[in-house]
Amino acid sequence: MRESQLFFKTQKDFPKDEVAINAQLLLRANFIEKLMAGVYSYLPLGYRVREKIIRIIEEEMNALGAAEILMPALHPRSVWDATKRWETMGKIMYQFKDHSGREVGLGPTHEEVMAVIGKTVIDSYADLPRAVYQIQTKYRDEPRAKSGVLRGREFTMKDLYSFHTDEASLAEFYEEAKKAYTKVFTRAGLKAYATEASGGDFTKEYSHEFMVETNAGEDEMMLCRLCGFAQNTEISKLKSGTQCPKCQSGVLDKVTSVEVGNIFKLGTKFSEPVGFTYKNQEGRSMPVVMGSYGIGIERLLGTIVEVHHDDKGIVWPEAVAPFKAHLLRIGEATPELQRLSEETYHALQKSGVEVLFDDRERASSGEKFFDADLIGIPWRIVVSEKTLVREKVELKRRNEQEVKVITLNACIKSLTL
RNA sequence: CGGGAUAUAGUGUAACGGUAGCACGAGUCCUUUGGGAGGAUUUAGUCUCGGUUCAAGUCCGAGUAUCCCGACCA
Repeated sequence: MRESQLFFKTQKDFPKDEVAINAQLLLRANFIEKLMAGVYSYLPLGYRVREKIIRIIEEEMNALGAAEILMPALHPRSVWDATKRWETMGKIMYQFKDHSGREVGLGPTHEEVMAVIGKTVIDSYADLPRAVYQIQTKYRDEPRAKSGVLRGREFTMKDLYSFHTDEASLAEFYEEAKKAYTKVFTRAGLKAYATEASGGDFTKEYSHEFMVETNAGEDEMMLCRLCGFAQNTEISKLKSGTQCPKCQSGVLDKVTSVEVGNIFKLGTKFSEPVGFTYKNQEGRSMPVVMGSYGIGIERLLGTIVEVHHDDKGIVWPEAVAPFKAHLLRIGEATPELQRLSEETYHALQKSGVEVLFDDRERASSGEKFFDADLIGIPWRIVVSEKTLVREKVELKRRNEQEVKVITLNACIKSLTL
């Protein structure tokens, strides 16, 4: 991709109002654009990161045996009346009437719709267990959108639902889902702790929140730095003291964190009210036992920025970076330098390296370096008069100081290892 | 939804109640080209409504928006 043709523009100044680092950096580097509080557009760079995250999630969900579907964002009131949540979710749900007076709402979550769909697919114990997920836009009339992209009014959620004959089957899947979640976050460059939490609205049983330690967070968890055991602060209050209940030798520290995902055992809470049942082997109708598992895509993206940045800009983990390499043509674009930069660009592309080529004629070298640091692509390749005379290129990692002057072939080799 | 703060050009900032200025950006021309280049020139602004006043960006009231702290969520 040529930077001269990409639809974005970095900003020299920090946005005045924003305090959250993810908002400052993502807005300044123009990954995103704010339309209103908690509602953002994703420009090419942000879009690419978002897509990378989604691909990782899809891979791990598919590996779990879940199939991807897509449910609507617009729901009729009737679906929500079955569980009485039209009323109880009223505060946070965008609800309105269409032109013919029908009451409709934008989905803040999809348990009800899911159960309705489930009814058409699942009839018998032979149809179970099953798992489906979607990556879809949620709408929540948050009383307070905040922290940039961390809490939005419109955001994308991966929501996975599992269906079982009994609690044992659910528990088994739940553990697999927990592992898959850990994989997702690890691949996205985050250390997420599966903390025990109360089930909240959904279930009396415990649930797990996936917490990432960062000051930008709005949650707290109790963390043992020795063994990595983590616990929700509420649960921690009820149970143990400050000693780690797992390794017995560590101490639980209270740390600020962001909840990037959570998993719930729903049981029959949503299946019973809508009559979502299956026939067991004796031919009796039984409510389907459900689990639900969520990840906030943009929150995850924002959290990555909160964790991976320095004073110059973002430092993307390679797996979610908008591009793998950032090629900068530095100095006057003489025919010779043009030749070397184009050659480098094409060679990288041919080798399958995702590369952003800063071929801008009018940007100064300083501007290109600053932008490259701000955008945070993992590998920086520089071609200039200096490298031209030796027929080489410079290779530098965003998170390291060392600059290597090497041949184009050697450069490609280190990028395609 | 309670509490606090802020609102001036695309962005960031000035202006005693009395001529809305500066920097960046953007446009044109020239010179530049290894860490946000220099000169010339052009461009664009007081959140909305009401009030006080000879006069309001500035004072008062209401509204709206944004950010922050709480309560709630991925």
